[in-house]
Amino acid sequence: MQKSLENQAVLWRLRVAIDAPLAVNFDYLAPADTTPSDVGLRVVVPFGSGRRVGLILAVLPLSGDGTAADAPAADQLKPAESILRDLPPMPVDWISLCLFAASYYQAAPGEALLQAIPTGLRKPDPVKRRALKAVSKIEHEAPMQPALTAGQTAVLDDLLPRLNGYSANLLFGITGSGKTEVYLRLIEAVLAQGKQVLLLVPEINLTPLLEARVTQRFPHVPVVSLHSEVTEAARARHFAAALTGEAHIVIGTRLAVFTPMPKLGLIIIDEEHDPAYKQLEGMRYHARDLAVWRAHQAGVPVVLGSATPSPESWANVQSGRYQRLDLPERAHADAVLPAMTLLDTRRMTLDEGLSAQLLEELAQGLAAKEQSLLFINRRGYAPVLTCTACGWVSNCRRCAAHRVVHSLDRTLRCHHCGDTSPIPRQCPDCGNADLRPLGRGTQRVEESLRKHFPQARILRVDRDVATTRKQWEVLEAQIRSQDVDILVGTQMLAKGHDFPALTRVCVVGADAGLFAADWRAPERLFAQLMQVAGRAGRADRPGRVIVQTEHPDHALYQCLLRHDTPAFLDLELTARQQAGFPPYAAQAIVRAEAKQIDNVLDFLQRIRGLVPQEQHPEVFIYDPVPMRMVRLAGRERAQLLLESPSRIALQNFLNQWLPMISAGRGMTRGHAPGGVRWGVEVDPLEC
DNA sequence: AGCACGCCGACT
DNA sequence: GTCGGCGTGCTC
Repeated sequence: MQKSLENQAVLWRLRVAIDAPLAVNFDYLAPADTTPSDVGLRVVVPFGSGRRVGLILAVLPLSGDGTAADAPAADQLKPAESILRDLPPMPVDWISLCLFAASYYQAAPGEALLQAIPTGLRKPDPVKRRALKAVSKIEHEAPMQPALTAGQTAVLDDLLPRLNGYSANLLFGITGSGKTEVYLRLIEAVLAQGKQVLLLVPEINLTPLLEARVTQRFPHVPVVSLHSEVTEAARARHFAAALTGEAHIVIGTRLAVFTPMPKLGLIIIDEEHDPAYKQLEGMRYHARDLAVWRAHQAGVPVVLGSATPSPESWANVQSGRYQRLDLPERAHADAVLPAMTLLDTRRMTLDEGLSAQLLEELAQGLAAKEQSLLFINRRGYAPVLTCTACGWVSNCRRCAAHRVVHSLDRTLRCHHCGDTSPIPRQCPDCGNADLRPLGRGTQRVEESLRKHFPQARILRVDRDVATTRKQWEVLEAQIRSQDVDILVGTQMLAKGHDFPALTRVCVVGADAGLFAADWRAPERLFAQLMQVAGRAGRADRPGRVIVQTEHPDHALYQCLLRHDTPAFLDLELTARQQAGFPPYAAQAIVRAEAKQIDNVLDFLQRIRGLVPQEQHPEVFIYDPVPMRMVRLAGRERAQLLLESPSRIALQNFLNQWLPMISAGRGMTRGHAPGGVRWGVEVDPLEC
């Protein structure tokens, strides 16, 4: 064949990363049009029985010197099919970011590189690709810039002169202190330099507010968004626009930290403490941590904004790695902090979990025609159904959890695996008809409030009534138009927008977060309470926050009373230091599951002994233990926790140990005898 | 991860 | 007699 004779002009081999959990890259004969500057381009290659899109990591001489000893000989290589030239190559710093993520989080290089590329750009035969441009621009006049507060001015005076180099900055400002305005001024300055801005947000579906403010402020600037609600096709277009430099602002959730941006000038991470920045599937990365690494590598500033910073970031301020910038006052001069009250319920008789004082508070709100919010972070009617005669409880068949009573459709539902069935008329074990719901969730509180305040307009907001963004927008409009007197809701309401008429926030059931098995529960509770408290009171009307508790002396509540976030964070860090928890130790965790817990524990015990303890004195491996929720969706789970005072020592150990567990195979995930599936997570948020 | 090959159970 | 279970091994 004439064609293949021509192709013998190939001079190069392509080293290609493939989207598979394999530690190695694959070499191919380069097509005739290959040049050494094709590194970073996508390439269609034959792989196994099929075809894949891979990424060119290196263009090497076909045989000889530069090639690693274990690389296949030239005559063993298959020819690559074609190099895709519809986009510019991925920048080298983008490749470094992905490879760093892969090595740090113990994933395969190909896995990290290709998960960062939208699936639309990973198909060997693209469905007729529309011109990869078209960044939507809404042309309107830029609004007047609001005057800056003294605090905002001070922060900007500090930051603006430092835009041309790396610095990590924790922007610590209470709700309503005007962090967004600071972001906007920084963005403006970076855009003026002709550079791109990456703005990360935790979950865009409930916080489109920030995106709206950015597009409004910069009506003539191409802005692009990247998150799960953006369609596949649009995601590919937006990604391409960032890569070509056409998009000047990229707004996105955690996955957007991997957006290629050749002219990156600034990274902003809003609500940096939010656990949504942690990816929990595939490569389990933390977008905030990667963003800081990326900023460092790119030599640009990173701004981490929060009213309740993560203890990790707080520790980085204390060690001098991050610079702390405070926004101390509320942006509206007349707005005051809400008055916090703790309601000690130890000596009180409660009606459906609600104290008389709390009901009185809601009655006052009604009388004043102001909105109130009752916050209870538990959905459903009651967390469990029990039999009064024999002690039967509504356990899930597939999980180590109770099934929750839902009153609307009269079902028992497992919140972990989704298993649902009608509420039984009588006890499945003894036939007794007296079944009793224990505890309470939003539905039960809503029901009891309707009894107490039959004339009030009560609206419940939780994931059961606001499943989609559309549904939420309808509810939100209802709240804002003041068609609602009392809101009952979960943390869903804590985020969201401003509700101007809302003056009272009542919290019930918060104590559960104080003594939870998860030692990060208190910090999440504190952030949640601060956030929900921030909903109360606006410009002219002062807010009131009432927290029902049986532990009014608890340090967390005492800090909350004083709006003293720094004190709370200092306490948390002291406790962590004493316990030897992160960030004063590095952790990794191996989780495994199978049908039988014994197989899982055996597997973990075996891999634990793979390297004798005396060979890794700096890394301590705990005993394998069943997970807190042993059974999930019919599979039994256990875990192995690894801890080290040194992050490097832990990394070195993992690099030696993981390949031993299953040589040559996938690193992050694997299979073992007995139907065991396992995976590693570095810097776990739950353990 | 896919996917192929490969050797042991209950069904048309 | 076959469809199919998932164990093991490979992908330049």
